[in-house]
Amino acid sequence: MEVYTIRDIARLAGVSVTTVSRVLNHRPDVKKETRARVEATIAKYNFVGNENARGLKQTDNEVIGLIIRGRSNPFLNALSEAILSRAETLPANIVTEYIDEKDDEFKTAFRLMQQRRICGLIFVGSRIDERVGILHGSDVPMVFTTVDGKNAGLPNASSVSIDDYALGCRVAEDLIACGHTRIALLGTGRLSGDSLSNRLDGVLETLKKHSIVTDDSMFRESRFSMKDGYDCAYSFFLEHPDTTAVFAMSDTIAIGAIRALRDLGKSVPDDVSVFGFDGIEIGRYTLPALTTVEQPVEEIAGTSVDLLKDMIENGAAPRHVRVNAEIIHRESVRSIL
Amino acid sequence: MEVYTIRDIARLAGVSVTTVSRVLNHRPDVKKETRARVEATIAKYNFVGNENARGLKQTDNEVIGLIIRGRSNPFLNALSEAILSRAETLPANIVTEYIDEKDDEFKTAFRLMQQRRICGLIFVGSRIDERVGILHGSDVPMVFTTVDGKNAGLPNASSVSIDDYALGCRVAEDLIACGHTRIALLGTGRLSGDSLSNRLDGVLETLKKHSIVTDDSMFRESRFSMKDGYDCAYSFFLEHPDTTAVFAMSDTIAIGAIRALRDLGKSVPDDVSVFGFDGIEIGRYTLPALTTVEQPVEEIAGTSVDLLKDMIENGAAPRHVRVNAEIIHRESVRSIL
DNA sequence: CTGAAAGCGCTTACAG
DNA sequence: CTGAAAGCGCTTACAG
Repeated sequence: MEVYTIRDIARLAGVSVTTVSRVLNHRPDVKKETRARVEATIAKYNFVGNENARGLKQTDNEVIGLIIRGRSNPFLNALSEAILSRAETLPANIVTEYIDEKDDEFKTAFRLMQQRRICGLIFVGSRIDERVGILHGSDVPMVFTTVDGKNAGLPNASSVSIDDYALGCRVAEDLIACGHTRIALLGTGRLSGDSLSNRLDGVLETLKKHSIVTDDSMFRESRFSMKDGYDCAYSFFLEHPDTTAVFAMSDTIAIGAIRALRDLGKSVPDDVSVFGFDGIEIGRYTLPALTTVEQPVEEIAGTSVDLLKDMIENGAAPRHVRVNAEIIHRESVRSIL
Repeated sequence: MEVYTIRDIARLAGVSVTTVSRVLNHRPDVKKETRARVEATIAKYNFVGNENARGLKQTDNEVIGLIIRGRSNPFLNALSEAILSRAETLPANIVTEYIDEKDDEFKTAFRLMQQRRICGLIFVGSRIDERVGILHGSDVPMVFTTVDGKNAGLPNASSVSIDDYALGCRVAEDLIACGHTRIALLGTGRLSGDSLSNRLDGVLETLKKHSIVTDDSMFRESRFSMKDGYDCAYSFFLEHPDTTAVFAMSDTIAIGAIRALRDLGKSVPDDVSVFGFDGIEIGRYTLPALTTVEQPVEEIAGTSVDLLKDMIENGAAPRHVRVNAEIIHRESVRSIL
């Protein structure tokens, strides 16, 4: 398979390399007939420009980095997919970096900025903490999804997120309204002041407000996976068999927990209610279907891409956008009143 | 944030650009002290080479393309993840292209070959058919995963796959041994002679061998998603309520089907048995847990990477490797004898 | 063991 | 509307 260069095309079309480049980049200043001839040649030889050479050009490089932390997380997968699909309208190329939950997304961002001349960056599954320091001094526009980047200290970072604290409150209100007072908390969020800990704080403070004391023993640190949800729920219910509800900080944890309960001879929701979070697709199909908080994936994706586009193309100031999430009542939570 | 070039580093370390390049590429011919000095400078300024410039170099370019067709497919996601993780040992960079199930992976491959100078290619979720023609004449080593590439007509393509036909037979034997004779077939595979149609053929011919007539009405074309599995199963059971078993050609279809059956007032496996395929993680956690064919994801990934590496580095001839898959008996299938 | 120079395939002022 | 030339940041013969 012959790989043609712009020079080949120029020769074959009987024009200069400059002219081919102009056609390739849809510049207006090419005579109609010339353009047609060049386009025909490009089509004939299936010519596709070398991106490496293109990326080496002086000025603006139209590559956007998408860094996804948490490979096998269905929620982040769905979000990434939506972002990718929204980003198709952009003139830029997207470079996707999938990294493990234990990897440092900011180091990856740093590397990406140097490796390719990136004009924008989107983070999926990032947790903002002191590690972000490595990006100080960068002027590449970026947007954080599902976390509030207001306090990241990055003057060129936007963010799109739900109000995790408020949603945490609403979940707790819901569970309390159903008569639950012994509620297990499965997830993570004890540490920093990010969206995950806000989510947990919302739950915790609401319980407190209703005089439901929840000590540390009701919280189990769980990674956001089915396996961890299973393990945590299993060991938790061995110790606290009289618990009537679980707040799983992700749907994956919820799915693992439901299976663990079944293996312990308990039925959901008859014996125990399980409240999920995120609203991943599978939650509609499981038995029982998941009661959960549905993050507006399409809206987060669309807003993120728009924000980034606006920053890149118009030099817009970063913004921190809040979007609405809905509680979806399905089958995994019931009232015990 | 300053972005340094190799020239900056050369100047700062008091050596030539050539020497920095040598250090960067771990060439042996650099004096120990010089190397140390250059390395220190690189570390000090967090220098990372520009990949675009690197990719533009004359000879071998160490970039491998990974083309994944079928974005939200959990099985392909797991496989891709495993490949990515195995590929970390390689000196090459990986460029991942996620494309939709309706997109043409071979056009993507073609573009990738031109865009970046790729030295190898791995396909995930590809179906080999006449579209592969666009790659004729390419001499880039490639490997197909989960499909048998023997008949692709590509002299530089390896493949790693299970014996779909044999597994299809075993699934059918299993179902028949459980007393099922009215078996719905949900999936795809009527057309070409690829792994999916082999899978279906295995089932079909085994049924025939046992004198179980299965006409077209028992087959429903379903995309490999929970939603399609749901819709197909729902409409199917409305028409054929006396069916006692389903062979879902993927676990996602199985999960959708189980939910559809529930919504029709049928229980799995009490009323209907559902046999899945692929062995995705969630199948362990669903209620009922999925009886399925488990594809050896790690082995497929490892073998694929090894094969590609061997072709790239040693010019090894392509091979078509068959790996073993296991039937996992869990809860979704029961004997009705 | 080290460096000067050519060149990878593009884009972009600059000149016409 | 078109083209010749410089240059992006690397690597790689080549020379020493």
